[in-house]
Amino acid sequence: MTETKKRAAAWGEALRKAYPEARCSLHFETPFQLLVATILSAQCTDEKVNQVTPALFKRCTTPASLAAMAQEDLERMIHATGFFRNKAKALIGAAGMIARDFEGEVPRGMDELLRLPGVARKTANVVLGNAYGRAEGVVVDTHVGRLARRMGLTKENDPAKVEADLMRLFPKEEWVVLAHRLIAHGRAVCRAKSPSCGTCSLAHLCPKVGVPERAGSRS
DNA sequence: ATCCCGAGGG
DNA sequence: CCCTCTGGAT
Repeated sequence: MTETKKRAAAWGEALRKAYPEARCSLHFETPFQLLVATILSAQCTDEKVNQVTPALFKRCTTPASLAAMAQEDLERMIHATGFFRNKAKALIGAAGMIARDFEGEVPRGMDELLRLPGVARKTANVVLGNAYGRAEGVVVDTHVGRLARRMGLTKENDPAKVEADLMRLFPKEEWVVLAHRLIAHGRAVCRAKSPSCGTCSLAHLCPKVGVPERAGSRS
């Protein structure tokens, strides 16, 4: 086992103890609902998403019914989540494509999911891992990327490269829960701006504790 | 690299 | 006023 892989295993174990219950915090009951909620979650808190989705899911029970909505009406319903024009257009486009090309069912594979407007690897990984239980990759959002770098598990900045490193370092069965734990830790402790390194229960593993954010990062 | 975009915190 | 929040498309 490589040195980095050993450190990854140590992080995985520590995260499991610190966040045993970590899971998806978006509210959903079907794969389609999770897809919608995940598209809405871009640059927005999951809590805010959970405030707008109940009314939306009540009005649109199928992809076809969402695709048939007037974009203006949809924009009003999701306004609070930000980026509402882009998101409304993506949702209507994705719902229409699912209705027409996939017989009304959210596709179960990465390649198909990536054809949907507003869906890239992050969103596809969320749906595959959390709705279908068939992860093809690791969810890399702003939290996962930041923590993987701080933890010394990658030096990449490109989310796709971070994902490749994490896939190499962790067994497939841990990919879904790993992302949830990193996100939980990233929100509560290892925040972007002022991480609570002083009270962090994982600090003993961390190469960045006490190291100023930018010092020596460029050579 | 830049744009889309609201809401809440410091 | 600044920044950040489970991104994606151009």
